Amino acid sequence: MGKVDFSPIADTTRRAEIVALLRRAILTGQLEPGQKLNELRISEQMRVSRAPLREAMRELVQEGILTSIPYAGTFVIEVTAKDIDDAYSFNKVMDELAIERAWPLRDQRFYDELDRRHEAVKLATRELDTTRQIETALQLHGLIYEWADNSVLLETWQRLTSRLQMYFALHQHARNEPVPAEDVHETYVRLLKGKDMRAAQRHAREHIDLDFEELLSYARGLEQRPSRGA
Amino acid sequence: MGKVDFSPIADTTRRAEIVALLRRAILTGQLEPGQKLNELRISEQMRVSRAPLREAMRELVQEGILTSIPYAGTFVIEVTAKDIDDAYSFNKVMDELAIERAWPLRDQRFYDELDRRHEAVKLATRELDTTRQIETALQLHGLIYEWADNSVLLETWQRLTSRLQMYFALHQHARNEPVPAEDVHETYVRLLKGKDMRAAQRHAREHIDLDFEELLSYARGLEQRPSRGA
DNA sequence: GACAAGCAGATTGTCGACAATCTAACAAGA
DNA sequence: TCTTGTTAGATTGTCGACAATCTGCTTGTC
Repeated sequence: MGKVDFSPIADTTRRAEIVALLRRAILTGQLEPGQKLNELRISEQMRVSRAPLREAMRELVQEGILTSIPYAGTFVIEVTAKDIDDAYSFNKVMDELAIERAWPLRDQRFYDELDRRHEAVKLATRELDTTRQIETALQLHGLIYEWADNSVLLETWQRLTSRLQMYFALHQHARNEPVPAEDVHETYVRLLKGKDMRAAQRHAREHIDLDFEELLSYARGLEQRPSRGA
Repeated sequence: MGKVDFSPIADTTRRAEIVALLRRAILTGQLEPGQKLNELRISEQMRVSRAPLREAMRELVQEGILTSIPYAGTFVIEVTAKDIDDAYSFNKVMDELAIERAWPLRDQRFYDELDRRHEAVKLATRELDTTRQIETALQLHGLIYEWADNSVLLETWQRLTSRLQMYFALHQHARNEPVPAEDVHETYVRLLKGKDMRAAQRHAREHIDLDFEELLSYARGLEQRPSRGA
């Protein structure tokens, strides 16, 4: 028999597709923080009944990017400076852990995948596709979590990723200028291939801090302004 | 005007109550790992239509204690030794982080709350209410997370708690013997009130390891046996 | 007896309609 | 003018029925 390993076939429920659509809309900033999601309107736009839409919304509420108030509505989460601070502060510690766990498990497949994802970021950067750039950068970053061989750690990272992506998208959207062309991940990738684990951890921490300061100042600005309604 | 601060009134949707009911059933082991949840049967038992039940199930799927396969059904998650290992290994690192963050924020209210929750555990222990004992012990443990002033850290803990509670319940259910009468949390509470942070962290780590070994051996046993169907 | 096709029953996914609740505007009274 | 009661409209929550899919059994063929 052939040694083909088939990937699982796609979810064929409307619910799953709705989740993907909504998540994308939120993470790319098409749906703004605080905005209310009108069930009837969205279900009509998607040509879907409210049942699967509502189920999809429940999932995203649990995922942490929507929030629901009974009989009032479901809203995109607000973003405060403290939320961003909390997420990044937490992320830094998780990163150290992930690097520590993944470190002894690095192999050729790891290095190959590292390069592959690095290339994906560079491609998105060249094409000036900011959304894709954020997405690929997070995927590059997530490799250490996938390699750390801890399901809970990985799951926690994936949850956090949603919000990080949203924060970055907001940021990009706000400053609205072309993305830095230079390759900021060069050092990160090189250190992950090297022999000094502490150095890799240190860089991950400092590298994150870099973008972080910019994001924070943006978020602080946000808090002055009133939130947008429906 | 009076200075009463009213707490938010309870969720009055069926969905919220169903979530609570199902979660309780799972975390106490009434619903066993791998077991299928028949929507029609459950909705009839609860005198509720399938719509809110299904929405509740989506929430619990995202919470990580149910798993769903399209057109096949929704099941209580299986518990493997690695799952437990991952959860505890992750929990240990999180504990150190939480203690570190909460440490400088300890105040009288913290100590009072610590005592209050400690008392709750002791009460449940005296009354031989194993379910409540697990619940209160986790709440005692969770105080450092609530005090760490990081929303992401707290949220991650709360998610993890569900599964920890499930693991413990399974364990208790399996060995089926009266709970240890002595107070295993005495030292933990004392150290959290003291001045040596490192000692508190060390104890948290070692204390967890204690129960952990027992749980693991139980989980390894589970894996031999076939999973129960519906 | 082994195997594939097809059928029946059960279960999940989706739909459209109704009930419960909220919001905002307006009117009435102190 | 401020507060309170009322009402209409819109929106969310829930329901019962139908469609799509899966599973296991039966049947027929070799």
